[in-house]
Amino acid sequence: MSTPVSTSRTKSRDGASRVQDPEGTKQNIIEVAAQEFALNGLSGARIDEIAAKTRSSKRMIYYYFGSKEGLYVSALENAYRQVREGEAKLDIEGLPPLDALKRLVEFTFDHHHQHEEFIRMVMIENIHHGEFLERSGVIRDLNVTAIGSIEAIYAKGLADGVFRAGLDPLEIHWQISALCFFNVSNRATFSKIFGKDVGSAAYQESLRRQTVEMVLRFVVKAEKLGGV
Amino acid sequence: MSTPVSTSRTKSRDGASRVQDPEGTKQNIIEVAAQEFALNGLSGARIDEIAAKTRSSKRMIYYYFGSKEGLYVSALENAYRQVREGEAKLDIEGLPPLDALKRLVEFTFDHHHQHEEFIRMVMIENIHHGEFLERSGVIRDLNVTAIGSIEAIYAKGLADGVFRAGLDPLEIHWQISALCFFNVSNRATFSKIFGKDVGSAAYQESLRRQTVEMVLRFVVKAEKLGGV
DNA sequence: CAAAGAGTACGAACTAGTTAGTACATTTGC
DNA sequence: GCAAATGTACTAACTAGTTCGTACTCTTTG
Repeated sequence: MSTPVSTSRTKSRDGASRVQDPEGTKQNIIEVAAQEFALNGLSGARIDEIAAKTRSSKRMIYYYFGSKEGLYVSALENAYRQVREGEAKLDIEGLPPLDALKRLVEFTFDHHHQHEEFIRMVMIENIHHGEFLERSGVIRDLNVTAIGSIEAIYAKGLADGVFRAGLDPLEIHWQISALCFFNVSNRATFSKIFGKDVGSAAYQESLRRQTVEMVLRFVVKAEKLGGV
Repeated sequence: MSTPVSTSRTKSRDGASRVQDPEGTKQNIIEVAAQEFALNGLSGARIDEIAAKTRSSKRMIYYYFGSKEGLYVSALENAYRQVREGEAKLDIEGLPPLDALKRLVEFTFDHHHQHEEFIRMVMIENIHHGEFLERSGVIRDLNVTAIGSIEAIYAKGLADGVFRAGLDPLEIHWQISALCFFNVSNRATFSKIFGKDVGSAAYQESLRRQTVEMVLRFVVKAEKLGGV
């Protein structure tokens, strides 16, 4: 805002210095847009406001994204892509199922906690009944990955005899998501209604532990629940 | 919508017919506003649209509520009041703690399910970081009631030796809320990402059962978990 | 190898339509 | 008669989207 980039000179792949930088401009716009949409919603965000916070201009937003909704969809896709890339970092290969599940829940809890902007985008998208997610196309990529690790863990846990039978991996995923998502999405009203800062480090620590425990107690056979 | 009230003639308490009906007008405006805000958000809702769907006019909205935000706060308060009144119908006095908890979870699940408009209002309020809830005042009334029944149930369950010790009633409430709230709030994106209608009667039935089971398994001592 | 041409990237100012809020006059019920 | 309730018509500000013109980069051609 107060740092006028004297020239938007950047290095392209071949090393030639250039003033024009399409990819950089696009990315910059998307990042600013994501922030604004996450903060104010689709109708609440202002194109002029987004443009002002950009290194670029309103003209460029329409040049690259066509419309406000087009920009919103791009920002949404970008948010999902980022989060999915983050999820890929979770490494639970080779862990025994009980530990793997524990790590998965902890990871999801932390991951959601760290990506509030993404959570808010999903909230907003749900307010819009998911219509932009639907018309986007990135969704196709997401469904396989997200549910994959739980399916693997659950199958292994069943085979090892530590998990109880008859559960649906998708429902387990649903439960984990619910607990971790709500923790970020409803923090404001929850804190205000109960007059307690649910977002404080101490309370988050406690909620994290309880969340892990709740999932494990649900999935793991009672007699196998040792030092959880 | 297709039933045009020929005259806005309503009966007041004393039975006299009158054209003017301040309370009725106010309530009618609030109900329409709640619908519109829940559907489109604070910035997405249009005062002219709300006015058009009312039996009254835009003039009256400003006459009674002062501003768009004033109307929003009133609609929000009304939503909370309604839901709280609904919650009062839950009767678990005298039930053994395990059954009481089960009923409480089932009730919360169903209640959230049936009040999508309220859920959406809370989502929107969270997008706004709960600032309107804060500046409202109705909150004070809510905190005591909402957490009260869980506290009572948990204390009784502890005394009876069926619940495990060391849990925080507020956290139990948080978990139940998370599971029941998410079920309504994130149905759109969840369904679209996994290509499955999570809102279908069959799936809801299953989720309801799993939710109850999850909470009970978390709270109840392992050896007391008989035919849950 | 320089000049012309073509397509992409970008900026400033403008426009048409929308939207929250208001001024003023009028009706209604006591 | 009088205060509360209500209808009509307006406005000032905002906002998504556009127009027109320019600069930069790469390619083609003589």
